[in-house]
Amino acid sequence: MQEETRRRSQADRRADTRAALLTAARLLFSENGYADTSTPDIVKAANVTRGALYHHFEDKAALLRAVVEAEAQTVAEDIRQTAGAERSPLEAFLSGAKAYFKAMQTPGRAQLLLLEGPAVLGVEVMRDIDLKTGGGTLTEALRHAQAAGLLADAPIAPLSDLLSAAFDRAALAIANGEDRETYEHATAVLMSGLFDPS
Amino acid sequence: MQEETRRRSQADRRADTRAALLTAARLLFSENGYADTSTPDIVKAANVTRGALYHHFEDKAALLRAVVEAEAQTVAEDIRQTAGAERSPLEAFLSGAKAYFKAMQTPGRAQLLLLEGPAVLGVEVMRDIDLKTGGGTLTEALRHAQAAGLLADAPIAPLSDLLSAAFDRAALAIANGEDRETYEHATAVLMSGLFDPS
DNA sequence: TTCTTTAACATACATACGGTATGTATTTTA
DNA sequence: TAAAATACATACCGTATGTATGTTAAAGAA
Repeated sequence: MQEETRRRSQADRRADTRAALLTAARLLFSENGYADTSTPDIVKAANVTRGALYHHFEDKAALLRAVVEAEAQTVAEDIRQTAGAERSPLEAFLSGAKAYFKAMQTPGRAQLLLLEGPAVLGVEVMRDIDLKTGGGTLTEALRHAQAAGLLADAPIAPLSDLLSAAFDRAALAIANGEDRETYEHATAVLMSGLFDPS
Repeated sequence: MQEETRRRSQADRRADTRAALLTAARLLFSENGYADTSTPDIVKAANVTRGALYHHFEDKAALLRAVVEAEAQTVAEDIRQTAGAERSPLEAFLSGAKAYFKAMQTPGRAQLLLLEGPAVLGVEVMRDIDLKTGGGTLTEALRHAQAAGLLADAPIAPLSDLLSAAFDRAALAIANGEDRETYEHATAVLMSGLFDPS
């Protein structure tokens, strides 16, 4: 009777420990924050050693980055799935915002993507991640609306920046227990002003 | 011939070392970030010992909090000084925003108030500090405008939250070298939509 | 099949940091 | 002038991160 743990491929072994590390890190980082989570804590939860962690990731920050990238990837996919054929650009925006808010309600997600990530990795790295995963969806949509003459005549890039900041704040507020419809409404008011054909 | 450092009052001595610590910490925290600034670094720059630091502040975070509170105080005063009698609520808003952006251009200030502070102290603590220093200026102004029937009929609190997020992002972008007028314009577009009498 | 190499860890170690406990000199108060 | 309080200074402890080295098992070469 052989031990069943024998003869596992290196690739499988590697994938397993890596997944265990990511899962444990995701939980601890989001619950206790990056600074208050030690690498001993993480490896204990993942049932591996610190040697394994530093074999897979250059340092603690690289582990957070991997967690954040996975999370951003999931958010992007969630939103893409919700994308339907909307009537007006404004409706498309509001439905996109709602999808974003919903996706960000997954426990720990707002904490990781909106607080720990920017704080530890920096806003530049977070922007790179957003571009890789989301692909600048918001900017694209704005450009589309403006081309249709439905949006105030202003530079897209900074406007997109400001709006995404507002969306992030709304998502965070909702994730922290604030009333969802209230913030969705406020978002709608803010957006509809922009799309007003005045 | 007596040493000139003798016979200094305790209050003077206390104020001096406290000021030295705050100055050194402000510089290092804003330049290298909270996590990458050690207490040995700080006391070296301030020419005091770690004993002095822990005599004046409960821990490293309390030192950051003191730095951030002083900074927020200065910003609030700067903005109050710029407050003139504007014609319309919208103009008052835009002039207030410009004053805010200008005040946030002091080197290191955006880093401290918009990045390190929220990351280390948490958003709740930062909100408390804002209320103590700024006094909820934005919310007040919104309420005033709405009472005058000039603002879309929406709950003030969440709208104020979203707008302040957008303002913060603009201030940060400008502080990081983005073009000032571009972001001021984008801010104006966003605001004017809200104030549109549609 | 066997030998060699390499990948995936595991262990041990060096360094540094944050916070506390304790000691000391100077000022203030009684 | 003696006692007490203040403002530090020094010493120390536990823990963290990252690295260097050792070990085991899988994969490729002979």
